[in-house]
Amino acid sequence: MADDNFFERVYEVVRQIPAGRVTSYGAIGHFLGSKRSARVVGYAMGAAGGARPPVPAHRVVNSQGLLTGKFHFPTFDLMEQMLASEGIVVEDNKVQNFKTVFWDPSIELL
DNA sequence: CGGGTGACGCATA
DNA sequence: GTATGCGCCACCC
Repeated sequence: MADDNFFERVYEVVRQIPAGRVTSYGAIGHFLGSKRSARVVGYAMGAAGGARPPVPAHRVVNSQGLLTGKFHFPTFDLMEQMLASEGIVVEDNKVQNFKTVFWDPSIELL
Protein backbone atom coordinates (compact mmCIF):
# COMPACT_ATOMS: atom_id res chain seq x y z
CA MET A 1 0.00 0.00 0.00
CA ALA A 2 0.97 3.63 0.09
CA ASP A 3 3.56 3.01 2.77
CA ASP A 4 6.18 5.70 3.06
CA ASN A 5 8.72 3.03 2.33
CA PHE A 6 11.75 3.45 0.19
CA PHE A 7 9.78 1.67 -2.50
CA GLU A 8 7.15 4.29 -2.99
CA ARG A 9 9.86 6.92 -2.96
CA VAL A 10 11.39 5.20 -5.96
CA TYR A 11 8.03 4.83 -7.66
CA GLU A 12 7.33 8.52 -7.23
CA VAL A 13 10.62 9.49 -8.85
CA VAL A 14 10.18 7.06 -11.73
CA ARG A 15 6.70 8.40 -12.39
CA GLN A 16 8.22 11.87 -12.76
CA ILE A 17 10.35 10.71 -15.67
CA PRO A 18 9.12 12.56 -18.78
CA ALA A 19 8.44 10.65 -21.99
CA GLY A 20 11.44 10.24 -24.22
CA ARG A 21 13.81 10.26 -21.24
CA VAL A 22 15.39 7.53 -19.12
CA THR A 23 17.22 7.33 -15.81
CA SER A 24 19.47 4.87 -14.01
CA TYR A 25 19.01 2.96 -10.76
CA GLY A 26 22.07 4.61 -9.31
CA ALA A 27 20.75 8.09 -10.15
CA ILE A 28 17.52 7.37 -8.28
CA GLY A 29 19.38 5.86 -5.35
CA HIS A 30 21.65 8.85 -5.32
CA PHE A 31 18.66 11.21 -5.35
CA LEU A 32 17.16 9.30 -2.44
CA GLY A 33 20.41 9.67 -0.55
CA SER A 34 21.80 6.17 -0.95
CA LYS A 35 23.93 6.35 -4.05
CA ARG A 36 25.33 2.88 -3.42
CA SER A 37 21.89 1.33 -3.03
CA ALA A 38 21.17 0.87 -6.71
CA ARG A 39 20.20 -2.73 -5.88
CA VAL A 40 17.42 -1.49 -3.63
CA VAL A 41 16.08 0.62 -6.46
CA GLY A 42 16.08 -2.42 -8.71
CA TYR A 43 14.42 -4.41 -5.97
CA ALA A 44 11.74 -1.73 -5.67
CA MET A 45 11.15 -1.99 -9.38
CA GLY A 46 10.54 -5.67 -8.91
CA ALA A 47 7.65 -4.74 -6.63
CA ALA A 48 6.58 -1.98 -9.01
CA GLY A 49 4.45 -4.56 -10.79
CA GLY A 50 2.08 -4.37 -7.82
CA ALA A 51 2.30 -0.60 -7.38
CA ARG A 52 -0.54 1.71 -8.24
CA PRO A 53 -0.61 3.62 -10.36
CA PRO A 54 1.75 1.50 -12.46
CA VAL A 55 5.34 2.65 -12.64
CA PRO A 56 7.04 3.23 -16.05
CA ALA A 57 9.87 0.89 -15.15
CA HIS A 58 10.74 0.67 -18.83
CA ARG A 59 12.23 4.15 -18.46
CA VAL A 60 14.66 2.92 -15.83
CA VAL A 61 17.90 1.33 -17.00
CA ASN A 62 21.32 0.72 -15.51
CA SER A 63 24.30 3.09 -15.73
CA GLN A 64 25.23 1.54 -19.07
CA GLY A 65 21.82 2.32 -20.54
CA LEU A 66 21.29 -1.42 -20.76
CA LEU A 67 17.73 -2.73 -20.45
CA THR A 68 18.65 -5.13 -17.68
CA GLY A 69 15.05 -5.55 -16.56
CA LYS A 70 13.50 -6.20 -19.94
CA PHE A 71 13.35 -9.91 -19.18
CA HIS A 72 11.14 -9.14 -16.21
CA PHE A 73 8.43 -7.59 -18.32
CA PRO A 74 5.39 -9.61 -19.46
CA THR A 75 7.19 -9.84 -22.79
CA PHE A 76 10.91 -9.25 -23.25
CA ASP A 77 10.38 -6.86 -26.16
CA LEU A 78 7.74 -4.80 -24.39
CA MET A 79 10.32 -2.60 -22.69
CA GLU A 80 12.22 -1.57 -25.80
CA GLN A 81 8.89 -1.31 -27.60
CA MET A 82 7.71 1.22 -25.05
CA LEU A 83 10.97 3.15 -25.24
CA ALA A 84 10.81 3.16 -29.02
CA SER A 85 7.28 4.52 -28.72
CA GLU A 86 8.68 7.34 -26.61
CA GLY A 87 11.18 8.15 -29.32
CA ILE A 88 14.12 6.49 -27.56
CA VAL A 89 16.44 4.51 -29.80
CA VAL A 90 17.20 1.05 -28.46
CA GLU A 91 19.88 -1.09 -30.05
CA ASP A 92 20.96 -4.52 -28.84
CA ASN A 93 19.05 -4.11 -25.56
CA LYS A 94 20.76 -0.83 -24.80
CA VAL A 95 19.66 2.79 -25.11
CA GLN A 96 21.41 4.77 -27.81
CA ASN A 97 22.17 8.41 -27.11
CA PHE A 98 21.74 7.37 -23.49
CA LYS A 99 23.57 10.44 -22.33
CA THR A 100 21.19 12.60 -24.38
CA VAL A 101 17.97 11.00 -23.14
CA PHE A 102 19.31 10.65 -19.62
CA TRP A 103 17.10 12.27 -17.00
CA ASP A 104 18.71 13.04 -13.66
CA PRO A 105 16.16 13.48 -10.81
CA SER A 106 18.81 15.24 -8.76
CA ILE A 107 18.87 17.98 -11.42
CA GLU A 108 15.66 17.86 -13.46
CA LEU A 109 13.47 17.02 -10.47
CA LEU A 110 14.98 19.74 -8.38
C1' DC B 1 16.93 -11.32 15.77
C1' DG B 2 19.44 -13.79 11.76
C1' DG B 3 20.04 -15.27 6.96
C1' DG B 4 19.29 -14.92 1.97
C1' DT B 5 18.04 -12.41 -2.12
C1' DG B 6 18.34 -8.79 -5.80
C1' DA B 7 15.64 -5.15 -12.78
C1' DC B 8 23.23 -2.40 -9.66
C1' DG B 9 27.67 0.10 -9.40
C1' DC B 10 32.36 0.50 -8.98
C1' DA B 11 37.20 -1.10 -8.44
C1' DT B 12 40.66 -3.94 -10.04
C1' DA B 13 43.32 -7.03 -13.36
C1' DG C 1 37.35 -2.19 -23.82
C1' DT C 2 36.33 -6.64 -21.60
C1' DA C 3 36.08 -9.87 -17.56
C1' DT C 4 35.68 -10.94 -12.57
C1' DG C 5 34.81 -9.91 -7.66
C1' DC C 6 33.18 -7.30 -3.85
C1' DG C 7 30.13 -4.03 -1.55
C1' DC C 8 25.42 -1.78 -0.47
C1' DC C 9 20.77 -1.12 1.37
C1' DA C 10 16.09 -2.57 1.84
C1' DC C 11 12.63 -6.30 1.88
C1' DC C 12 11.01 -11.17 2.72
C1' DC C 13 11.04 -15.62 5.31
